Amino acid sequence: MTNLTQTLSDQGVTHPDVRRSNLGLALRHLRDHGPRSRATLAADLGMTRSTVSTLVSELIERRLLTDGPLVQNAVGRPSTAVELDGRSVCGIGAEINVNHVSTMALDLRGDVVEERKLALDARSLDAALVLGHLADLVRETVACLDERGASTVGLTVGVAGLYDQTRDVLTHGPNLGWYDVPVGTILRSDLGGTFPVVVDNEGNLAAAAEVSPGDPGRQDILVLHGEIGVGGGIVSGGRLLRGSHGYAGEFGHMIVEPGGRQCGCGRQGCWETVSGLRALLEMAADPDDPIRNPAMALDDRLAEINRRAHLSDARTLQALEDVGVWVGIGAAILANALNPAAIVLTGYYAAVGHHMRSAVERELRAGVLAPDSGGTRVELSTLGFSAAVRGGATASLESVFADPTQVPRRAAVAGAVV
Amino acid sequence: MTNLTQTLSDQGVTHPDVRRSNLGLALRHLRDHGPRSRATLAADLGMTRSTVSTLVSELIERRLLTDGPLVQNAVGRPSTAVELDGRSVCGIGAEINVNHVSTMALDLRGDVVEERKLALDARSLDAALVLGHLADLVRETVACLDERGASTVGLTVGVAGLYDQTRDVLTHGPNLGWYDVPVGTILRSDLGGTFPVVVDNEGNLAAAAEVSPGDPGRQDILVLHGEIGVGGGIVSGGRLLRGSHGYAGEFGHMIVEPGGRQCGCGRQGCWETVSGLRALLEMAADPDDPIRNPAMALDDRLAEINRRAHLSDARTLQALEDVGVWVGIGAAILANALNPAAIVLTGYYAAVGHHMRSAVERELRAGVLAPDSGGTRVELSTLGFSAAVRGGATASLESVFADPTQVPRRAAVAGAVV
DNA sequence: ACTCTTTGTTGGGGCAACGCCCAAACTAAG
DNA sequence: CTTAGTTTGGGCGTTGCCCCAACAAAGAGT
Repeated sequence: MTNLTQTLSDQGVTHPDVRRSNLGLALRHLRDHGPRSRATLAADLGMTRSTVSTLVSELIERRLLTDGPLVQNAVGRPSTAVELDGRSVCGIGAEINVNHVSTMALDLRGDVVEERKLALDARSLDAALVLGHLADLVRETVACLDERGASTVGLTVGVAGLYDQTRDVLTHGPNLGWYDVPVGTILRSDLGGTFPVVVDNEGNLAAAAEVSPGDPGRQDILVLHGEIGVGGGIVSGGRLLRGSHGYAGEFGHMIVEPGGRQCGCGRQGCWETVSGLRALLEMAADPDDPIRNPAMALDDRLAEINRRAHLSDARTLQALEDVGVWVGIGAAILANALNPAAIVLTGYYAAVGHHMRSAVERELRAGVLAPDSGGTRVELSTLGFSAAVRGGATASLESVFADPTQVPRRAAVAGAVV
Repeated sequence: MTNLTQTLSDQGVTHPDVRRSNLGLALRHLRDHGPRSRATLAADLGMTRSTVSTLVSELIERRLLTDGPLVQNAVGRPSTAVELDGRSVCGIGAEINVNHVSTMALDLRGDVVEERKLALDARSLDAALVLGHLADLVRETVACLDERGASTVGLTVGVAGLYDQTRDVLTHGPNLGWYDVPVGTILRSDLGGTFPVVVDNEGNLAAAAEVSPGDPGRQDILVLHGEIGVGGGIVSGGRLLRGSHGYAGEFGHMIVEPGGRQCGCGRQGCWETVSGLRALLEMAADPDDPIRNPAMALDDRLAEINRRAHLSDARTLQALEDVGVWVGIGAAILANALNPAAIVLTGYYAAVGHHMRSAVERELRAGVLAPDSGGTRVELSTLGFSAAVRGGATASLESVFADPTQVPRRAAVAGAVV
């Protein structure tokens, strides 16, 4: 039996919905399992070849698929592989951080088409001005996509702070110095409403980027994102857990050491006071050490730490060990609650993770109730600091995979002249 | 647009699926919003009256609905309310605990039809024997339901321990002294396979019981279940979060006080060492106090604690305060990670919760990043210690609401003679 | 050249929702 | 008491979309 919806939507299912669902199913299957012929697609999905033929031809009309190369099998008529059309639609992700705004456009296949970044100091500028700069970047990106003949299906923006998705307002953005800013509303009015604009927490989007659709080992994961603060996201059954207001994933302010160090949030013993980048730097270097100079770029600091660790500098290794222990302690708390298949370390954790990993794994084993049978893997992200924008772009594209009919039908263009 | 499935099921949607989905939708709507006429049902679901008529008549043939009383409206023809038929199908929930096995049968409306309980000492008996006793209870319940003309649609069993749902094995049951026991397989072969048998963690089922279907304020909740150990469950978007192996919700072994008290699991500083029932009893009473005598029944101990608290006994109040503080600290950790709309206290927390609540709320406010905007309510469960069996029975019934066609069609019985 | 195998398309049939119509049942007037 | 007005619930034909069966297309092997 095919498992139909248990969503909250309390509307009846009609025939167009069946079509939508099956179009999306075929599209997602090709994304998750790669190009293949109509016949194998039909076999995979348990549908007839005729049905798949009509689905594929509709998706081609909507320019989401293209006929690929002819594949010679051992016997029988050769098959024409169908594959995702990367050139027609793109999703845009964006990020608003203390020292920059940036955008990234991904095509249907997940390949980067465009990337833009503007350095600025969000603290010294008005929120409206910063959002104006971001809107400029987005407009440039959209124009660039138009030139290539690609249409934009959506924009998803990650902000550093607590974003209330029920009210569409950034309620607390201490790093940016923004409070109660209706980011979504402002951007929508600024951009003119030609495509949907969604705003979410940065850590949540970074977590979404780590989900490999179709990989069963990546459906229940916990993403820990380390910078000065520590955040992340929870993915359960392939879906991001947002919580009732969208505030889920604020791991940095779990109190792991009652009465411990003073945190910037005003409390004591928050996890990020012992596992954030500041804790590492203070343990690893004296105050006059260049890596503690705020002027030094983040990438350079981390490269320097890796260099020292590689040279077996005792103090650096000890600092990484100590932070790793705390990361593992916090990870174990969350693993007991969530039982993820993997914990993915991103942000600065990914950069210096090779030297922290064993400590994290040790503490995780020590702190999890059933380490042998519930075994949680520790993995390092390869996405780097662009995880949030990538996750945003992926999220924008997700709506197309859920409902391909939102992309307009066009006459099949036979060899368009460029 | 109606939101169709994004489930992992990678099979195509066919017409019978549409029917299944709409039958389930109508059935759930009547469960969640109460009896109503076909016409209002059609209006609510955005379907035509004729469609709803056929859906309802099919559900009546399957004996899931019945025509209710005629309702006189202000004008026009009076409507016949349709309502859930409580007499035809029942789901059974069961529980395996240290000192008892028990069952509960619920009808479609969620009303208790049958309840059985057998006291035993699981530690001193062989697992197969205990499961045999449980199977007896289940058989008795089924026979009793048969007599009433109700059929059993499923059995869901909660066990105290880590139940690996991917392998269908209870891997760790320290309280029961059970390790690697294939509970599901044993029960299925014992019961003969006339209905599906599912096994899950006790805390997860108790959490499932707290979800009020249709209540938007109960879709993202965190359930904390206190006994000697502390467990619970996470409900996100109305669905239970199970994690990759089904081990999610083991909150009791989160380490909240590194280097703290020794726990039965071998580690130090586990949350249940400071928030479990043992911690409360040890703080509230001397070793020779009757409430610390293991022979005393749990309910009686809690009643005595409530009595003393009501008389303003200083030591009792202080103990409740201290435990409440620790419950709040742990709750805050989880609330930062999960951002639930409500935290529901069950088990012994619910019994003595009136005297702990203010401490819990205070610490929760103190430990959550944005208490004002993300406001998490603290609620006391009213289900008592039967939450797990009730949740099991509810889970068994859930399959009917998801796919009503699994219940066989019968000829419409006109006024059956009893 | 002929058969065998696999692919992709075409036409007919059936299921299920939709739209429209009508009998039924009751209220509110005249 | 009759008549108009309103709402309910079911029957009939239409439409959308998937399934089944048959068939043309395109090679590989003999």
